[in-house]
Amino acid sequence: MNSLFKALSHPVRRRIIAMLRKGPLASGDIAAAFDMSWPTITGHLNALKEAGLVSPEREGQSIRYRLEISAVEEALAFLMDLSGTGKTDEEETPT
Amino acid sequence: MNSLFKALSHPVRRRIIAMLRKGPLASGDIAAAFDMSWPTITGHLNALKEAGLVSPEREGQSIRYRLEISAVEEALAFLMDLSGTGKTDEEETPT
DNA sequence: GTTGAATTTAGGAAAATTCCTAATTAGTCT
DNA sequence: AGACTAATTAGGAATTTTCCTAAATTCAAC
Repeated sequence: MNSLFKALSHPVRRRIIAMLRKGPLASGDIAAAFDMSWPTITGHLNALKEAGLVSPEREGQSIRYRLEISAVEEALAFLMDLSGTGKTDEEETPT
Repeated sequence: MNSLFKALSHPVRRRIIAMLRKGPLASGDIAAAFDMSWPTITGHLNALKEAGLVSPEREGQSIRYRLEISAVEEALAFLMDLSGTGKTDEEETPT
């Protein structure tokens, strides 16, 4: 859970996640979208993988990364608990 | 938005936020709940304030910090957009 | 098996974060 | 005003993060 929010704390990693909404992308395609070296992007992908936010799978000779919605939902659950949006047991006191 | 997720990335800061769910607390009371120096906690509170997650207000001779739900909801909105929970325009293609 | 393309690992420099102690400020209360 | 309390700022050491270049790995395809 710590690695999850840590992963979400970097703008490049959030942007990578946003890119993957539409479907899996190859490591190289992701790297090409940034003004950084490919190894740097690999590092970010590793952080995302460690957090459970993405998972790699081979596609031909490239490796595609897929967004793992369940991890996003885990973060969502934490925040909903904080905001009351997910209700813990409050709000059902009549008057 | 960057400072928001950055603020959420530290376990102590998330725990502070969780403490504030029930209502505002004095800086000193928050500090007392941790095994760290008070100045360190002040630093974390500053990070949270910078992110808009908390706001200070004077109460007698102490200063109470209040959780700002709207900032939590901002993070929530970002994640919902990622997960589809908040839907962008998808899911309305019949069959 | 060798070649070649895609990707990751290694090693290390620069910058940012975290946390401490000591000193200071801000405000309350007599 | 003066003393006392609550909280913050300053300054700095240890650790972690970020990002680079160069080298190694992994497969697919011939």
